[in-house]
Amino acid sequence: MPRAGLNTDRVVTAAADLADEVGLGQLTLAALAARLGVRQPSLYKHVASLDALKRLISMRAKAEFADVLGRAAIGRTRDDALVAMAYAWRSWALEHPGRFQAGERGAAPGDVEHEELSRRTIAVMVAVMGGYGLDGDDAVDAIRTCRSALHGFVSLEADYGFAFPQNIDRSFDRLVRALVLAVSNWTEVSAPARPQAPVR
Amino acid sequence: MPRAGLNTDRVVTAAADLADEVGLGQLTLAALAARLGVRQPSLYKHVASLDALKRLISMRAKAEFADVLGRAAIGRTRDDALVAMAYAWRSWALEHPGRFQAGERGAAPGDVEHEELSRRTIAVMVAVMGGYGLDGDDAVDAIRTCRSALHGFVSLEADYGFAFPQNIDRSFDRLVRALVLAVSNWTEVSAPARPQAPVR
DNA sequence: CTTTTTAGCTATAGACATTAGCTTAAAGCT
DNA sequence: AGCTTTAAGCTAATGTCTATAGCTAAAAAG
Repeated sequence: MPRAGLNTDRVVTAAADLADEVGLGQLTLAALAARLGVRQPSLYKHVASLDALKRLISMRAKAEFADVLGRAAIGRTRDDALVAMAYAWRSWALEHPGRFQAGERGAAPGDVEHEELSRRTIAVMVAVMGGYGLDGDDAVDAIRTCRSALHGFVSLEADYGFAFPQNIDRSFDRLVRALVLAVSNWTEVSAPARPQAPVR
Repeated sequence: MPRAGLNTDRVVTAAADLADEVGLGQLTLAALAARLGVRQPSLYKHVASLDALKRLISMRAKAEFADVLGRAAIGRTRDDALVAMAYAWRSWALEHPGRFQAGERGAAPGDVEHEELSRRTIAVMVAVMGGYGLDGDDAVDAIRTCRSALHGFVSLEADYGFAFPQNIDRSFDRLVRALVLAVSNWTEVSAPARPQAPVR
């Protein structure tokens, strides 16, 4: 009988697609093997373990995601870039819930190959913050703030964390505006004085 | 031989504690039974399934969390309340990672008992936003923005999502300031003025 | 002190991940 | 072409975990 012609890349792609359909938690080697027309133990020729497979999905997801973000931000600056990036973030995550969930997983300490991919997303954000004149600690803090807000919104949305589904788009719009306000007034935010003054 | 004297409440408490120690994903009925000095199938006398147990942990977590938030906010208004709530949020989540992760899970549609507990947290935030004069859609949007940012920051932090561990406290401080800035200038944020780029 | 309830037990089935070892399709070489 | 080597995919088997069925005896009820 002819062979299935698998390799690690095809296995990871199929696994990521399956995770997008059924959720990362429901991804099993049994189901993946069935989809690939192969017996379950055969997958071990291409992947060391289920955990290793999830790491590969995470890395794949990060690469694809960084690409999407980069494309959204390119040719734009400041608010335009930030807003475009935010909307691309949300669309991608909602379209690829399994990949997104896999990407949440940080690189294990010392996993340089994985860490490098994590940095790709950050690199896009560094560029956007650079457009606002932010660098060093300010850029790190602003990036973490934006990542947290966008990541949090999307995971809550994907997990049905928002009770009323109807106005989620408007809420996201406001979230993005809040980020724009914060980033474009970052000196105010990062000032060590407590009381906040009204803006503009 | 004497009985172990279990009931659903004790099982859920032990499960939540175990989840805090080993992570929600590593919570197994086998390990839980061992910790309670009981054979694995005995747990089914108190809990319908592993999934049902996780739902109960989620509900327990939400109740405790709402309590903590409420205590932090009480007797404070505006920025003081928001800042206190934010710091309480982060501490609780980092101290109770398993409960926190369980709490991320939204109530299943139609699960009124669970939904009621989800609302308890929201109620605290509604009160805080009320202090800023926000209500209706504005309050909903501001709450979702704050939840997203705080939830996102803490889950990224717990998942080693931030590459450099050293300055996380400062970043959180900036995040909170950014939220304070946004909420105290919410009319600016919610103004439909600036054109938003449609993405994709 | 008898009857009823039920907490916890043993035994067992079924889904998965994972390992060991075999077979044979395909790739490489002469 | 034919011969050799590599490795893809297979069957068989083990261990872990969720879950069900049915038994036993400890506690509660009368």
